[in-house]
Amino acid sequence: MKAETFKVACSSCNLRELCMPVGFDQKDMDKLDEVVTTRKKIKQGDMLFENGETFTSLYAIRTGFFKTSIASEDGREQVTGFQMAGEIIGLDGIVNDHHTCNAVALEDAEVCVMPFEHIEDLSREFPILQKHVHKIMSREIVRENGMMMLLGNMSAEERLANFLVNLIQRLYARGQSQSEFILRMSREEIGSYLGLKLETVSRTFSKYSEEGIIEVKQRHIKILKPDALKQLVKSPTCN
Amino acid sequence: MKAETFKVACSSCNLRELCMPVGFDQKDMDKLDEVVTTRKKIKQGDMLFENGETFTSLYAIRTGFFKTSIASEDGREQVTGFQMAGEIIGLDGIVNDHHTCNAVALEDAEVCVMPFEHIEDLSREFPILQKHVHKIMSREIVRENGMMMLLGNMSAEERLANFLVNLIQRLYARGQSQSEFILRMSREEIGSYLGLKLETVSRTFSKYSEEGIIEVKQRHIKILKPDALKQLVKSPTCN
DNA sequence: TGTAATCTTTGACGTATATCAAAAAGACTT
DNA sequence: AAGTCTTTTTGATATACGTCAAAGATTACA
Repeated sequence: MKAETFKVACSSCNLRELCMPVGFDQKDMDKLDEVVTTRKKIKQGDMLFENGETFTSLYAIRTGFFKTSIASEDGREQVTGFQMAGEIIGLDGIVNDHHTCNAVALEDAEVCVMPFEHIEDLSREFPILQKHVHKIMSREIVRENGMMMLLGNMSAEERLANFLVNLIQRLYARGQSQSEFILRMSREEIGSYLGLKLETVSRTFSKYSEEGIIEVKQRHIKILKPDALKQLVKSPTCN
Repeated sequence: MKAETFKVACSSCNLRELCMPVGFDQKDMDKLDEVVTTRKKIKQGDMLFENGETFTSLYAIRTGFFKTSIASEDGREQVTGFQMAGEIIGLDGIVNDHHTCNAVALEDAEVCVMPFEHIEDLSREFPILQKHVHKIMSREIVRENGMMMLLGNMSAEERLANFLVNLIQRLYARGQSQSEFILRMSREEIGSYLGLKLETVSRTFSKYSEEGIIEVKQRHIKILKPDALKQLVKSPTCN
């Protein structure tokens, strides 16, 4: 066994309700622990998987923060998502047995490795797990539909408000403050995700700041008027 | 049984290799016919399902052409996809048991109704079907990743070239001409899909036309220089 | 067959965001 | 603590695309 991997159990994980289905009895739970074979630590800046790599596993994030991105032929990068504890990454690899995006840790992270073969075997046995896998994939499809709306129809101000509201909701669901947090990504990465240039992201932050909606100190953000921010989100916030 | 529905079999469908997994023997095939309970005809302009509607089934398109779209609170429409024969729609509904987008027939169409409960039951029994369902969902995720690249990073010219190349590839896979086809959607719908206004779509068509890359007569498109078009697609074309 | 309604094209002009550039603020290194 | 490197902010200017408007085409309808 490699140094950075070791055996673990979902049944005793405090993130269980975020990444695993609910409604299992203890007997099933023991079996379900087999989904996760190992854990793996990823240092900030390192890749969990990259474009072209053979697909074997999905990953449940235990700690840390990731970005996923794709690159065009001529090198332009598009960030396709930011993922945090309890979320699943790697779904892109299923269709062609190869990953089509890169997953980079934006802070030191730990993930649960779930070989997809195991998931498929077990979800034939447990309808509840099968349903769960389907919902996770469908949720990602719906999220990306929302991103198409954002990228196709929304102004820079709406995009950034959307982004912030989405972020605080997800952090809140993980027991963190609704009003204060630290951005794990650069202005450039936010811009790439939102289809904007980093200068526009910075300017929009400044504008919100002048309007007293948020307080910005580099990557430290404080939400002063959450309602004003939600007001700016005219579109159903994408998960 | 309603007038527009009737019993059918996948095993004798000429679109089988487009929407069903390959590698079945005859015995399995008979069982698999149960996936599709009925067919349903949808008139041009009618909805197959709409936002908010309870999710029960996926639909395999037998004939015709669809668009899917979502709407923001203030009424802006974002077309999220155009779907043709052999493609599956309705995946958005799985996560919350309700559809989150609208599916409208852009020409008279016929779909195979596949109750999702059946699909789940059968895919526990047939690993090959299970894998197929996973791949379909993953493919949609990868396609939408590509759309994020298009909407976030590409110019109007690149977007339209991408759109046309994608369209001819899919039509070609269905035995149609690679060089000539009729658009089933309006300039406005193309624009909505590509994050552009209809005037920009029209102007970009005119520009390609002046450059001798395509010939445009309303919705009739002839590709004169396919290579020039592909040259404009600097990004891996999204499915 | 004529008339309305819709869709598409084209032109003139406006604007949101990109680009270029430079300074300021932090973050890492030795 | 000084110096280098990276990130962020802010300003000045450019531009791709949007907006508004009107004229042609095409289709629907009566």
